[in-house]
Amino acid sequence: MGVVRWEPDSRGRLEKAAMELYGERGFENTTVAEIATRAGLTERTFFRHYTDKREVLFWGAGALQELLVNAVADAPDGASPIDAVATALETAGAMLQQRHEYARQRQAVIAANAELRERELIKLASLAAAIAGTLRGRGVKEPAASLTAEAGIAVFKVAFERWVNDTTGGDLPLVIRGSLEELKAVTAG
Amino acid sequence: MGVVRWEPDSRGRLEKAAMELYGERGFENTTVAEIATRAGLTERTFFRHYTDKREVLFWGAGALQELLVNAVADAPDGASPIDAVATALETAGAMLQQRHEYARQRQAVIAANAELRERELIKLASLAAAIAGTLRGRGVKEPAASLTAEAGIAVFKVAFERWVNDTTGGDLPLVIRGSLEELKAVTAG
DNA sequence: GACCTGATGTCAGTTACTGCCATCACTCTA
DNA sequence: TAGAGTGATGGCAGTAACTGACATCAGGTC
Repeated sequence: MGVVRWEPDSRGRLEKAAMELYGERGFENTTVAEIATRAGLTERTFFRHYTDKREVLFWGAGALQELLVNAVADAPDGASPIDAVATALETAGAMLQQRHEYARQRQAVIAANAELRERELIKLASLAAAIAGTLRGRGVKEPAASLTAEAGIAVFKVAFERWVNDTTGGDLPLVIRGSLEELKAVTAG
Repeated sequence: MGVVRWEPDSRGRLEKAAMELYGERGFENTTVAEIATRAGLTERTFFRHYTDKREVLFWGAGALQELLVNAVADAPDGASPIDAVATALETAGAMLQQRHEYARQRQAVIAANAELRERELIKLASLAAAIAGTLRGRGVKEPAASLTAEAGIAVFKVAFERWVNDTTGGDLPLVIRGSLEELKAVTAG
């Protein structure tokens, strides 16, 4: 028969259903069973695709991390660590730039729930650790590598928050660059 | 009768029991019922004192936050934001300094479990938000306030991690000051 | 055509967490 | 001094997140 056994892209359907339900009635008032049903699947299958109820919103984090790490690794040899990181962040920013509305909705869902914020923070910490590792691979010593990475993530956090709440959808790489300059000004004591 | 109805300090007993069990067999392999039993209480009572299984390790965070906020608020008018934060962090560091061994054990438990690391990160984020708010109260504008606070927390994270894994128990305020200097060097592009 | 594989379903079980009601030493008040 | 709170606890039932074990079955392989 031409009838396929399963609809394709279970992961994507689960993610879409989760975003909708979290947005409509909030993370806490949504059960995994409801998400699975809306996606035409069962609860058990949800947990085969995502390790937990939160992870469904963070599938893209891996790709972002890879992008960032590669961008840092590919920075010219002469670049200072902070500039290597800043340029990488701007590259990632350009990526997110293209889906402002989606980013906005997603961030609203995350901001509304402490558990989701926790998950976001550990993803950012993982990003920082990966960047620090890449910097060490470029010969940067500790604690400079970790501090540069953490500073970069701090800049990104502040810039992203400003950008995502800006309805005019300003230029994210520009906001990132501006935040870095501000950090430099603020630490130049 | 002189016999008291309940032993005093349920909270402290629960915290002690939790630290022991998390340390012995890990966070995941410990049930709340076991913690409560070791403390001579019931599971239900555990959840009256702590909102969840993780929070039992983070009771002190509130006091630390208050200490930091007050220290920032009390900084002399002339102090630059970054110096106000740095001095506050050193004060907090002096506090932790006194319980190096406890801090070490606690950090080992937290580092061994992702859920506990998440909780730690959100406590640090809350710290950063509180510091940023205090800086704004001192007239610092955004995004300088948030960036200064985030940079301060980054410095603290890196310094604390170095100090806590240093068996010689070096001077934490000194490590903090050194990390800040390193951050300044690294951002001075 | 028998066999394997991979994505799914079914089901039972554990455990974190919550709401509701009961208990009872101690305290306050009429 | 009796009786009415109060506050910390226990008991118990219920929800929902997550896990392990086993079954199913379309499609590809040899």
